[in-house]
Amino acid sequence: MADDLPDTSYAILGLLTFGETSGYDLGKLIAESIAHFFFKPAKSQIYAELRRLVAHGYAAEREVAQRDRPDKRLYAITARGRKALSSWLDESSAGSETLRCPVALRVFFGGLMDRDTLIEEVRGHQRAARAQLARFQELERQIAGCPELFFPSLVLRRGLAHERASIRWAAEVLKELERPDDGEPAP
Amino acid sequence: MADDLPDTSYAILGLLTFGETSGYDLGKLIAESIAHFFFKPAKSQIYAELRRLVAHGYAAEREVAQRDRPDKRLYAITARGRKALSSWLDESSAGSETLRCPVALRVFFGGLMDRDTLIEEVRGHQRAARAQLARFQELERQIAGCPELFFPSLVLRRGLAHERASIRWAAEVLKELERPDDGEPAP
DNA sequence: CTGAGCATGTAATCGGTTACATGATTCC
DNA sequence: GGAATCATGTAACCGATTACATGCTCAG
Repeated sequence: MADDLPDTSYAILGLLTFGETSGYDLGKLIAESIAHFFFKPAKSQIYAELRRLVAHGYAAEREVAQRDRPDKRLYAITARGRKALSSWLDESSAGSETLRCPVALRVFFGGLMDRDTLIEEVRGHQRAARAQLARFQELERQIAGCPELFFPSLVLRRGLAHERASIRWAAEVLKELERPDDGEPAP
Repeated sequence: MADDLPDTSYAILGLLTFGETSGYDLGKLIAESIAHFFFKPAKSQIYAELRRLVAHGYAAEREVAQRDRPDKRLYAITARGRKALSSWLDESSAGSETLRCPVALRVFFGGLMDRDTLIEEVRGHQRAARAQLARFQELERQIAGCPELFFPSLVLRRGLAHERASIRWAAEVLKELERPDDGEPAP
């Protein structure tokens, strides 16, 4: 029933259910919501997707003149858009999850690398994961007890779980890499 | 120093360090190794990447006639390829990790969905993660005590950690979704 | 005066997917 | 007879990134 658009389009359409916005503001909203577990499109793509949603009749465009700053275009979801969104939500039995972890690629080829360089890479990964975990925890505090963010908060927990798993994995790897006797067991 | 090719190209170049192979066999090797934590290219892309590696002088192509089955082309990494690979491994400080989780997208918009449909989606996700975990555990048993697979085994642990985190998260979400009093607390 | 924020887009390119095309062998 | 495995690729398309282009306001 729903047109076959990429998930990204429906994600943006879904965000429009939170209210009328501009492409610019959508960019910021995405950066602090679905970017963490799905995808962060370039702004040029956001503008393009919005035009496409309008072309499909899923969103309505409205131009708003502003004094003292550039004019903006506001986008609102239409009735057709709501229908398309909800049939997409029902129909689609999840394309499978994708994890793309460049550090793992280096670890995989770790035998070809300088040991210390590899260790530094893994440490960097761990630092990044810790920082992200801290940001998520801060977010969690902010939205705690905020009933309208019930579903987003469930997704936030996924982020927390993921970062914790990354940190623990990095620790395991570092433990293995830092002892001098790795590779083959003693003869 | 290393040419600016996508990570996928260097991943394939790295796999060539394991020995001369055909595009076809590379496809199978990828499916059971880097596909799990990085990316699984379509076979058409594999063939294209191999041609590109040859064009850059990173791999050498050799055609082999076969009786009773189609001829094949074998690719081997060259000295230039090894140099490029190792400088890529050293230089590049990891483009950041990407997680694309379509189920999370549904949970995020869970308020727009039928509750039971959402629960089924999450259960499906959990089932898939359990199945993947079992496959990884089987793999772990197979490669245990196999010293030349030391680095791959480290990466395998990442997969295990990730699947376990997914399973636990799904359980948390199901717990929240299955009790009738979610959303706002009692007035 | 500089840089950040507001606000929108175009053009070119590239990474990656899908569909199509071919054809032999072997196993059930 | 049909499906799976071996083996390679082309062409078309689409999703996504990058670079480029513009211009005003406000805070430091």
